[in-house]
Amino acid sequence: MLKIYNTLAREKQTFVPMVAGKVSMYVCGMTVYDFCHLGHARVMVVFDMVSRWLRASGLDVIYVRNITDIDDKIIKRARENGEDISVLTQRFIDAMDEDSALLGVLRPDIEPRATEHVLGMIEMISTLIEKSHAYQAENGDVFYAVNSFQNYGKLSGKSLEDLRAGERVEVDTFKRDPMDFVLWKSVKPNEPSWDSPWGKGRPGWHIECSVMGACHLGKHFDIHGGGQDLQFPHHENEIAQSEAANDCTFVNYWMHNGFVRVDDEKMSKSLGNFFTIREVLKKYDAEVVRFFILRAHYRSPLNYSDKHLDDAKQALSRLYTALRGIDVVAKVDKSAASYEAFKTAIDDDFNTPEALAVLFDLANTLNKSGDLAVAAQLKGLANILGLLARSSEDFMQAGSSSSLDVALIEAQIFARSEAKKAKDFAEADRIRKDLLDQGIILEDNSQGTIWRR
RNA sequence: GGCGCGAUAGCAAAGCGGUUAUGCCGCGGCCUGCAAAGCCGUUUAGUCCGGUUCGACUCCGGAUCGCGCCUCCA
Repeated sequence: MLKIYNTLAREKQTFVPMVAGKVSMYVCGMTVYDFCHLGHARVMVVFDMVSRWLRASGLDVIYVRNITDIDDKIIKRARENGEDISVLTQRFIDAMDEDSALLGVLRPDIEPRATEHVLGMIEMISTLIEKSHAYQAENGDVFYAVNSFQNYGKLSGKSLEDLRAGERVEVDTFKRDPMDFVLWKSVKPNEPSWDSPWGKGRPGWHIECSVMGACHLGKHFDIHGGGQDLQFPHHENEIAQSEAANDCTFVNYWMHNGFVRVDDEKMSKSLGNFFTIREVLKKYDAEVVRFFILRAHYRSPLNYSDKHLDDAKQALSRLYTALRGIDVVAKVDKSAASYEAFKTAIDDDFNTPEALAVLFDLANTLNKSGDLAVAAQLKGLANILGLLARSSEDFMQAGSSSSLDVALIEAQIFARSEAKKAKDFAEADRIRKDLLDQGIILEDNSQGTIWRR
């Protein structure tokens, strides 16, 4: 029985899909004006894991993750680059696809782009105006009237009074209420625009997710996810728009993943303390990064540092080492105690740290017994999390293009084995030390010598 | 200022009202030409103060500290 922590209820709840056996899930994806950083990696990996587990549990999942390809920052960046907006966004969509593929993130079923749904947004805004939930202001912008929606604040736990009293709410003279947010921005010089009943312009940010969610999953669906920072105002506003326009509940379960931090501070574009995925992948294997992400519970903060990545690499190596030299096909035995433990862990609000502990127990059993069924189970369960999909040799010998050539390593190993045969252990040790200094670890076993990085 | 979250051993990170989490690191042993890997053993816990209880790291209250949201952000 899967339980999910529902932000809306502020507690873990038993997950009951609207339609038995089917799950509709929407996750807020990227605004594509730059490379993805580790915070984005976390969202992608976490919800990839969620969708994999739902599927492994026998559910029929439709997973939608949007792409925001029109927005202030995109316009600004394109202008700075002297680049066409569509060229810029496509470039970063391609980069995102590369990054996520390396991280073992499966493609969502649908990846709608905001620019493909402008008509739908115009329709929804019209409906909101008809129902007096929105109005066009004197400057031409269309705003959502926050006080027209009774439940405004139910997701984030904020009240309008508190929000208005907040020191940081900007005063916009065109708004009826300082908390009103923009649905449609009237066109400005040199900006892309679409025709609308309110003149040329472009959509505000929040409306796209309300429209794309409804278009692909229906007006009411099961799960909506995203980073914690989207809880307010983005998701709060999505609820306000959708429920006011459609007169029905928008989403049953809201999931929010925690931040990636650097030195105990949120990693973010505005703080400038972010590491891009591709930057990190120059130094660390992508699977190590995935493992690092899944090693913490998805709602907890996750501190990034080289030390933690090194630690993750060591830990993942232990699993791969257990499987070294064992040629088995991953196969999950659902009658095994390990499966029960694994399932119990993940069913408890996706407790991947505990699920990983099950894998380490299996590795220990495997090391002791060499039991092929245990090896198959280890691979099988890990595969559900998108881990241990490669051969151990692939993992352990994977290196960057700049690292030592394989042929050279093997030549050295041969030279060392000759030295060993001649009982010249000083020379053998010298070669081993020499390789170690270049990051190559040699291990002798009954079959000969194996190496890893 | 308003709202919310967290505080676990050297580091990272879970569960649990009483029984070994797990991984990395350290230490001892086995194994090895020596190592490495592995196996066995082992040292380090639960911010502080109260309360509930036969018993609390685990529940309740308070304090302290840290973090997040309230503005674009995954």
